[in-house]
Amino acid sequence: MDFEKLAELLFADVHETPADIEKKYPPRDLPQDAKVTRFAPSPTGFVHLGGLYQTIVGERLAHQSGGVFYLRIEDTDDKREIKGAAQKLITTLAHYGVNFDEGAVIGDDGEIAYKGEYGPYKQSERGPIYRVYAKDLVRRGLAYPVFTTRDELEALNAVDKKAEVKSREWTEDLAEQQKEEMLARRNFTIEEVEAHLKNGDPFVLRILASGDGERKVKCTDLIRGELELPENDRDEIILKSNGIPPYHFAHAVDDHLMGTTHVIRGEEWLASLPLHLQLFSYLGFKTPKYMHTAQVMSLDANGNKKKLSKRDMGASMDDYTRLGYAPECVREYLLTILNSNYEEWRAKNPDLPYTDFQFSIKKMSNSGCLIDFEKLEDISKNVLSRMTAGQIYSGALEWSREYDKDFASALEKDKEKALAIFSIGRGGKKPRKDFGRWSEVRPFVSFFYDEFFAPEDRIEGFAAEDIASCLSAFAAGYDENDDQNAWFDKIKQIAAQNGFCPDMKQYKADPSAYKGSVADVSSFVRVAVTGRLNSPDLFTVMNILGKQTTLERIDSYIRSL
RNA sequence: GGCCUGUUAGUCAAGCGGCUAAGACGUCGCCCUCUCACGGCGAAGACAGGAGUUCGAUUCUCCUACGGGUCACCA
Repeated sequence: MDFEKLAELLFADVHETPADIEKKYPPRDLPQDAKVTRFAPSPTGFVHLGGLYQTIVGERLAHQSGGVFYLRIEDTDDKREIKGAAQKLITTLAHYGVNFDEGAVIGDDGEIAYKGEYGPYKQSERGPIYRVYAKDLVRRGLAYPVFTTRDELEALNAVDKKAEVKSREWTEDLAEQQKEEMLARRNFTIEEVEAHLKNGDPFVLRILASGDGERKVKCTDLIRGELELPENDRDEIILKSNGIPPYHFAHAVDDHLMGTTHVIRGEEWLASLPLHLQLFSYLGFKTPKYMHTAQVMSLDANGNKKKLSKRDMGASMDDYTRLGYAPECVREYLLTILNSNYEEWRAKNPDLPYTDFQFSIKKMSNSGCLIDFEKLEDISKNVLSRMTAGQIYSGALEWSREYDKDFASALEKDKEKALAIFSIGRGGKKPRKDFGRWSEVRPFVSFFYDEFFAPEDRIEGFAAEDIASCLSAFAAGYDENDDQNAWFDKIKQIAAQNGFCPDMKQYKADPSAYKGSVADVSSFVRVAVTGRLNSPDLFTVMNILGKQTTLERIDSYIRSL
């Protein structure tokens, strides 16, 4: 076969050579150990938790090594592209603190723009580049065309391939048949090609696999170590009939030209690693280092772990936003599952920015983990407890504007009050941890606001007249200028005067001698003022509520007895 | 089904030939305490199973079981 002629026939419009392209993409001028990583999603607008997870790895490795982290849009599947998706993706990631140095960015006009010297960063715009390399492969006898007719192509596009693959029955016969078909495809003549071309028939380009599926190639994965995978023996498609490559070929060409040093991707790609290695070898490219990350899983109906799929709760970052998780919290959680020593580091360095942590590939796990919302909640509480009242205020406000407008306007109406509320038990060595999500803020503070005040608890087990008597005495003696000790001394006095023990130790020694304790008297006041049996420090609560509201509520409670 | 890959408590996870097998979340108990939250102390709870290598296996090898992944003109 005259490959030179074949290449000319197939790619008559391509005049450049790989060498011409290489000149336009010189090696990056970076320090020795600088890593160049990328995030390369298909633009569906959907940011998956797993995507964020990988993105954090790429961002950390690049930035802590003085390298480059860029965004490449993999829009080679025209069926999947959704308008505005790239914008959504970039803003969502930025929300979590993941920012790109290069590649797709949002321009001043809100449209997608591109930054950097190694573009285009959108695969659909790289057609001419791919074709140069494709032609070269044909010329060297390493790739060949397979023609179809327009009708066949249409029929092919009409079937739901994903469903078909999923429901396929894998038998030895099938394998044999696939092999035969592959061999048959390799048999064609120049004359046939010319006829097809004349006829305007579409074709795909396939790589000529040189591997033997029975033999193994050694591969290195930075997370998984040394791997032995079967050699690639499949003539995979490297150019679809629309002239655009599927992932595999685009990956090889792009990551080579863009100087990616570390390819970070999900473990679902592990199986195609031999193909990629073969592609790099055919193309004469130096292979990047590979890191196949473990998947984040969820539990299916049978109690088995399953790759967290799109429809699962917690798969989309929108879920976390809606649920009220602050981005810092989700990121903190992800970091703890990404690097097994992160949590320990955080315990020792509660106040350092996460970027001070030395992210290590060695500390990454290679088995998939279940998303654990209880752990997330705990981490979130810790993160929020370290924030200032002002940060809590703006976080809660921002979330509420979107999901709880009434609460948002209450927060806006009296910022000082809100700050006072959020300051309770904050800032010390042992800060309160009352909420882990913005959505939990309102239930916790609602009693501070008359418009949301809805008593939840009642006092049980005490005589109404005792309660009334204690409350009346408290109301009569309440002085907003008292300090905390004076305030509590008064409660003790009231307790004593009404047959309740003012001292807890004394009370515990002989409970039957009293109607109750100072704790009970406190609870009368607490329930009257907050509508709850549990609340943060009552003294402070009253200060924030003000004398008038405090006394009104006590009065109203007495009348309801 | 072939191939790849994984398996330490309910979850995450240290461990890398010799340990009473860390730690975190969750659960339970106690303490602190005017309630709650915080904090402190403690408890229960794990090396999937079987062979082999070895003086000695959670750790190395093999087999089995069970997960997960992949086998598209999707990424």
